[in-house]
Amino acid sequence: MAPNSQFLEELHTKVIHEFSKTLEMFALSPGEARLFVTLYLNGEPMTLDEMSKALGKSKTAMSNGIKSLVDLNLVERVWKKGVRKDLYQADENLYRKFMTSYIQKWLDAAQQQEHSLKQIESTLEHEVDKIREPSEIEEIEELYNRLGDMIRFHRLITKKFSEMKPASPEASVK
Amino acid sequence: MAPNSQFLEELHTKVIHEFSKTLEMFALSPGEARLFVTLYLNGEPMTLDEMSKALGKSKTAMSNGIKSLVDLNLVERVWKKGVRKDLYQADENLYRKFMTSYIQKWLDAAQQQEHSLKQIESTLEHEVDKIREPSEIEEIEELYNRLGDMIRFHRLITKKFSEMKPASPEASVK
DNA sequence: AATTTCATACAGTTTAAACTGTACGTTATT
DNA sequence: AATAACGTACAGTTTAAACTGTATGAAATT
Repeated sequence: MAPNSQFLEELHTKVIHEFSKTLEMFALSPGEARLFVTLYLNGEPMTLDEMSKALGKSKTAMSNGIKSLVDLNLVERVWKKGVRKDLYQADENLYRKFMTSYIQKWLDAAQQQEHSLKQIESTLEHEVDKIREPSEIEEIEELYNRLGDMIRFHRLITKKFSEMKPASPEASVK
Repeated sequence: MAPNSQFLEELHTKVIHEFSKTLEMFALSPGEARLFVTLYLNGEPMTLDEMSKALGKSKTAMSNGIKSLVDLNLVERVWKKGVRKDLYQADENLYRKFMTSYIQKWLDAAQQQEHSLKQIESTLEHEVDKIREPSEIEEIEELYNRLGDMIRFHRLITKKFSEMKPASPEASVK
């Protein structure tokens, strides 16, 4: 299954290099991206040792990388009769997996951050009465307005990315 | 304009810290994100020296950071009568600016990468005839199919992000 | 039960990014 | 014209991430 001619070898490397760049835009590290592409091109599930050999990196690096990819739900651990080593396989459906994973990451982060900002906002609301200095009051108002803008910003992001979710799998029977 | 009480100072720092996390998701480095938020909270344009003082970083760091932000079209250099130093101001419209900038980055990258992959694809098409080894032919077919999938992937991304563009400014009169 | 094979935790190293301080050229002020 | 103030290029340093090799514990094989 591994490339067995100079020509194919080079092409393989080139594809890995190029496609990795795209996957890095989905917030994968270069290492994770290369690992995914290797698995994806290979089609068949691979062991840590095979990945290690294919990428010329240590087994530990593969173990760490795979852990990230599995956490992101982009790679699956599969079982094969008689094979003792762990086997991992890249999901075939690039678009659905990456979009879903990516959008979810955005939504989680936006929600978390919005919450943090709201907390600051409420602190501000509670503490503002204690302030007497007029110049400070004005400045607090300023900050308060900005906080409102930021929170609205998060709401818009959440809305936009929610709309972006791919149709659910059962909806797109083809 | 700078915070003048312990309480406000802390709150300011907290807001910068939290909101920066969100902006980092738009592919800003932590430094760039903090710089933008500082500018944004300040409202009034700032000089490099003021930013340097506000963030406790060197002037060179500010100069570099601002350069990135200006390139991303998130910060504008403004002119003020009688002020000799360069003045920079964060754009008010968070959502439009960040979305536009971010989507454009995606579209540019997706297009560039799709082109690279297509080039590899055509190399493959031209060279495949020279191959005689049956096992290699099969493998080339495999790689060819995957390449097609990847290219399709880029097209889908381009489509999705194009749809995501905020309405043009003149369209959203409010 | 002893041995081998595996994945991963851990400590140390390498590599790349962020940052600093000085030096330089340019523009404004005297 | 000379001096001062400014932004940034550059070289060196610090810091954080990625990676390696060994050690360890768990699971399978003998």
